[in-house]
Amino acid sequence: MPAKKYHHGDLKNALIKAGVGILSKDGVGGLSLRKVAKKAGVSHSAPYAHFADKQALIAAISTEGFKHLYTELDAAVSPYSSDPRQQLIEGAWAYAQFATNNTDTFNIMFSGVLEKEKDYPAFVEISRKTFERVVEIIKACQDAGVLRPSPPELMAVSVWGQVHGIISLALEGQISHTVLDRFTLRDILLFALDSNVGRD
Amino acid sequence: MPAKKYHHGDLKNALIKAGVGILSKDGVGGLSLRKVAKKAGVSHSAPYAHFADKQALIAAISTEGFKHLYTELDAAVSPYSSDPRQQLIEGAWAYAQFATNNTDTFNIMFSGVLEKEKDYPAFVEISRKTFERVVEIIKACQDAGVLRPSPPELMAVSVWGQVHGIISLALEGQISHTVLDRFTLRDILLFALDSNVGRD
DNA sequence: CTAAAATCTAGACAGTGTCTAGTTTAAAAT
DNA sequence: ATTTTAAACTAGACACTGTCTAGATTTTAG
Repeated sequence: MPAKKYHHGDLKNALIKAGVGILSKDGVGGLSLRKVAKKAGVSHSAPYAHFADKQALIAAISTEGFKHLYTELDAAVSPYSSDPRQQLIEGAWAYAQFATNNTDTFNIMFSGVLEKEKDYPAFVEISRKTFERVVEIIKACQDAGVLRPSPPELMAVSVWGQVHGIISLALEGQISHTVLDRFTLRDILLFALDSNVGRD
Repeated sequence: MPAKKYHHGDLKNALIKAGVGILSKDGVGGLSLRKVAKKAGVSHSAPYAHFADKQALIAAISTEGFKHLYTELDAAVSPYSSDPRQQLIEGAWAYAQFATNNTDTFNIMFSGVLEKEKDYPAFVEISRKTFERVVEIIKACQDAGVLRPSPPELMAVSVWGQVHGIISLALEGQISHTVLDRFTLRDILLFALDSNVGRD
């Protein structure tokens, strides 16, 4: 058992970790700097040595969330390097899984909670990188004739937007029961992707 | 100039209106019951005569937002009753316009700020009605052969999800500059809808 | 006209983000 | 090795928040 030291040693990461914990327990509205500090075992003003303000901590949590998302997305897609259509499907499904397993992190990443994303270079970088990974998948699909020719970034926004939108609506409880009673979220995503992929 | 009366007369609506004002000035994070009360010219605890808590006011604002959205959507679509494809396009565009002109209201409606939507029947009702309006458009498109045959509600979720997702990502600043430099939001939406509508 | 209900005010409480001043420790400079 | 400096942390304060209570005022019902 390590005796309590005045200096934590790795408080910054501990705060991010504590933040994720509070977030998934109490939701976005229940996330407070003071709770995070308490959970990390430091005084209520200690976080200010590592984060300029609450937004900065939120940015760090969001950045971590994006890294997590990127990892899961990449892991889901990589096994199908010879089957672009399956990459699309499994990528979308990984996205959905991440969102449903980390609802509040997903919310913090995409729901306007972080107010000035541009101010946080690490956040910008990982979200750029994630988008580029999507573009790669799209390009592979286009090369294989699975998606129609077009500027790949444009197609990426179109397809990503669709997947993102459907999942967001699902999390928000906005998908009608007349649909949810008959189709799973995976069914819905497959149907949606088919619209882009073309009819068989 | 009407002398100040002890009873406001229509405080409930005044609070909702004040709330919308604060929301569009200070954003979701800047919305507080006390500010709203002050703006409406009543004491800080007066709102509790009309709303159980802050969430209830947020629900009312969201409900008002949905009514607004429904009106704009319907108005944009109605003129094209003989051209389902145009209904789709103008409906999507009206949705985009609403979102960009009322960013924070849109956020409150769709970004998990309202935590228990189910508890607010008026909110559930207007969002159901809005979805049904979308389904109508989809049906018209399917009858005209503009959209492929399928359960219309499923197609509605797919198309609505796409439009909603693209707009959400745009508001969130998540659409890459490599895309935004070359395409307007309308271009992107048209491209996305084309994926569903079929190729010409 | 009176009783009850609805509407509003004022005060209090715990919790919040953030600031300042000071304390402890680690790192750097001599 | 010792001193200086900077980093990490604590404690206290402030204004602001949501919400509760008790009481005042006005409207509505019986």
